[in-house]
Amino acid sequence: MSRVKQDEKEKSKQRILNSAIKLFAQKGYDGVGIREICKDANANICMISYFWGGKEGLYKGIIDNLVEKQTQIAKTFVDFEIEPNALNKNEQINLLFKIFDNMVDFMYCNEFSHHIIRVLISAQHERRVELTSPLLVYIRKLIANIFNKDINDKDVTYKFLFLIAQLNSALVMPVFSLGQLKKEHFDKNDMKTIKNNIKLYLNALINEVNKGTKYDKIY
Amino acid sequence: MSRVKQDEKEKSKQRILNSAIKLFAQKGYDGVGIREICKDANANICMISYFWGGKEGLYKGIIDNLVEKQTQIAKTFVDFEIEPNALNKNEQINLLFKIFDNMVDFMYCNEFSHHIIRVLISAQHERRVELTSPLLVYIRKLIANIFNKDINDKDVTYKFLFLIAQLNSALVMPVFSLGQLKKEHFDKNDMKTIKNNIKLYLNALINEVNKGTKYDKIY
DNA sequence: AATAATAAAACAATCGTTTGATTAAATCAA
DNA sequence: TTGATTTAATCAAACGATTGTTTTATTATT
Repeated sequence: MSRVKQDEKEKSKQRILNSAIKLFAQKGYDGVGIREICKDANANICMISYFWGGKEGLYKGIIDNLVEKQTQIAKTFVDFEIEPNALNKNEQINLLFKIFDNMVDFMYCNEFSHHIIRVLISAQHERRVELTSPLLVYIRKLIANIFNKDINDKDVTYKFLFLIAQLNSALVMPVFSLGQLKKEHFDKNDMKTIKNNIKLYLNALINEVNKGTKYDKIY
Repeated sequence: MSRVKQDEKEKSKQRILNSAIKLFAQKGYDGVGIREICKDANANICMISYFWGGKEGLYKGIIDNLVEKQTQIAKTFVDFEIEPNALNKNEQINLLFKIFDNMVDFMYCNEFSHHIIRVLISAQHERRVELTSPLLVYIRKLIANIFNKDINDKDVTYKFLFLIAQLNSALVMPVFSLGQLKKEHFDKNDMKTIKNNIKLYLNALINEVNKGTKYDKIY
């Protein structure tokens, strides 16, 4: 077991990963070459084939890693084993919002992860990977239960995507450059606003659909 | 003035445009080569340089054309010369929704325009073109007026992007392939749902912000 | 005969990948 | 502990394929 070498290997592997995440996020998969990635990471281009078997393997590795991270975080407050219909409606609604609350946090857990997520949820042409996130599946189940629909119901898809779209608006914001808007990152106050907007929309949605029925306000 | 030749030229130019719009939408700018485009259009690769001076020129031409189209449509019911503050609040709110109502329609006016718009509003790495759509600028002005903010206020940006995100959810939908969701296009009923969601959100937003003040429900 | 649209071929540059050489650390015999 | 050998990480260079663009030739209309 070589220790020093192993460490060096891990270090340069991590450097490439960081550069790749950054550049894929900025320019898209086809927009970056492995030479640019390795130059940014101060590594030799052969290392990508050496570590991941190629450019595509590197990309898949990054996505898988992000989905896995998100799933692990979600597991600290969601039990995927418990089906949503085992919870009462108020619990379902609160859990749904808690998940989105957490997703906003996750998107900004590092400088570039939200770019990758943005690509994942919005860009068809980047879908080189099959996205089977347990968390996203669970969100669909929750929505189906809250609004008394079948999980395959088109309306569930609508509501799901509308909520995802709220996240997307947060993602879009830092990269949107319409006139006055600068490409700066957000502070905690901005995240609070995003969350409030999601909460507002969810409340409006729930009140609209369950007219007459009385539920607690979420949170 | 050659007539037959001129016509042939215009025909093949249009064929390339159609193929380019379709393929750029599907695979992104860097994801398609001009050979693929021209093969799909049944044209020679040199024609792209001949017509647009190159691949980038072709792309810019497509975007400009879409923005121009959208602006023309908007002009039929928005007078860009009239500043939003010349309208009363109810008129402002109704105009804002009417614009979004119309944008939903526009996104589905042809098979692929919504892909391009999606790219425009969400993908940073596709921003090869400066997006200065008069309509988008006018929407910002309207929001600023409705919520009594300066146009440069960050909150205006938030609300603007949240509304754009509603559109984005509509764009995301056909290309989202999470399990049960098929990649089919929407019918008129789906568009109605999108519009209702936007209306719902706008109402919730306006009510939330203008608590105590009484405004007509939009539409 | 002149002109303009299209086709085929060649252009240099870049793509992702692989090869063989080099370096340095780990291992083991002495 | 020392010195030789093995092993693994990294390097520069070259691979063939593909990129967008340009050039030259051909076709058909004016």
